[in-house]
Amino acid sequence: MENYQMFFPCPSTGQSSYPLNPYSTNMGSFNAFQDFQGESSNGTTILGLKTENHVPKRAEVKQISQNRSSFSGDETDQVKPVKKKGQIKKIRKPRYAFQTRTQVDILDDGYRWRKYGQKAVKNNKFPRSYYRCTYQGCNVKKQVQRLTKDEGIVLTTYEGVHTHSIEKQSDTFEHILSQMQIYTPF
DNA sequence: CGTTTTTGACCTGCGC
DNA sequence: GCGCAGGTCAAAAACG
Repeated sequence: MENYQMFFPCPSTGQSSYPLNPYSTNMGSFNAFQDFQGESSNGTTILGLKTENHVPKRAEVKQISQNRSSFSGDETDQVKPVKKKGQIKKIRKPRYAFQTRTQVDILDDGYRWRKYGQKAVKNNKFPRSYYRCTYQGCNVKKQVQRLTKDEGIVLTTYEGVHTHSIEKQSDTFEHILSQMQIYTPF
């Protein structure tokens, strides 16, 4: 169960019920998933999310504090295989994915992000971009990718929880509208 | 000139 | 062990 519920305004009904999710602005129409690693809803994996243990890289042995906002929830949902003796338990932060129908690639969720990578994804003509929250000490990451299947959809995956509040307050109605793509069935 | 983006190299896990 | 795919690093370039 997610101790991390997200509520969003329904673009069609207008029913807004999206109080405390950090991703409250600029939502087009979308769906949210929780850590749908490797889930294939259509034959191909949307995102090949893997579970892994972050290990310090390269010459730099950086101290990576264990910390991380660990969810008092479960990481169980994802370390599916195993549970054997002597296993190194893989700690994996839950990831949350959004499907947003928008023309805009860069969705402004109120946080400041620094791009740290971009990768071509297999079976996808659009690259996936990797961002990290620039707030000091906040290690939230997100990746953004446009679906080949439907170019109108942008898939955003968040990992981690912000340890701070939104610093940018640009939530004027016009601003939100400008980024929102209202979807009509015809 | 400080900050962010770009981009190729590097690392790691996984399947064969 | 090897190759592939995904994820990250970091130096250089671009940007404001």
